Amino acid sequence: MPELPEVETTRRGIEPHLLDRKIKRVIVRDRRLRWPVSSRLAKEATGSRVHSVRRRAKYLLIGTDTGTIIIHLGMSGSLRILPSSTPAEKHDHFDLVIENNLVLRLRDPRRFGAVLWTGKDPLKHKRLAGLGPEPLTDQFNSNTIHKQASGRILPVKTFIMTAKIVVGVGNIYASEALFRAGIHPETATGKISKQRLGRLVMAIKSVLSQAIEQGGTTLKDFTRSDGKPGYFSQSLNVYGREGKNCYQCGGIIRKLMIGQRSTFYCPRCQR
DNA sequence: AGTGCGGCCTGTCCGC
DNA sequence: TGCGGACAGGCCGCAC
Repeated sequence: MPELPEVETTRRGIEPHLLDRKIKRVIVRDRRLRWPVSSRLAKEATGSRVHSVRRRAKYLLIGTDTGTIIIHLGMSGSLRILPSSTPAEKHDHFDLVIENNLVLRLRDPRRFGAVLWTGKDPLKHKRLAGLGPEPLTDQFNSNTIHKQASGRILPVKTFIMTAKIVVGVGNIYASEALFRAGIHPETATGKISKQRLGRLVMAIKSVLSQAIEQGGTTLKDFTRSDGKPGYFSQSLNVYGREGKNCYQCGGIIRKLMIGQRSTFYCPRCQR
């Protein structure tokens, strides 16, 4: 269940091992991911050199001379850098064998993840073309969000989890950001004042950037990590805390379902 | 167009 | 101890 901070931490972890290295071999053990792994990938990526490791939303973009490998970790995916002699285990579906006898290995038990290939501009790829702004850029701000919120009746939690509005806000950080902003998750989006939407924008930025910062502390262990970034030690204020006391007011944290997703909030701090 | 929801997938946990 | 069912959730795609 990597959210954006975990994906960014992964990007930073793998980048130094991949940059300017040649892809010696592509191993696809199971092509049955979210979408079938294209056979073109191995043909066209083998022998090419990595020139960039970028991120767009929760997609990792490994740019090479001949095209781009687009990786999504889905719910249960993780990437590790390992000695290429390391035996693959169950759920290790995909390898990029690179120079220096290293391998970038994708493990994904639930296979919600994806490995795509494109020879063109990856940002124009079908999966990426329609995405909204990155949350940590100025493109995501109270002006644009206020316009998009106008007249909308859907719960604000669903709104901020919509990729057209802003990318990278998953179920956990959606609850956390709404707590920080003091907004009840079921509030109809169009009924929230511009000022409060501005608070929400800032809350999303701060919760995500703090999580990325915390991820940095685990980064040094990346190559020998167990591949489970987890949810860093960042203290979650509401997520998973149903029935416990709110750190802010002492009230009881509640859980409800919004769009078939569990949602946690403090009824006293969030209105 | 906006909204709501089913489906994909497997490991883990719970109750019987 | 074994087993079935619920749950976790990102994101697509369908139906209204």
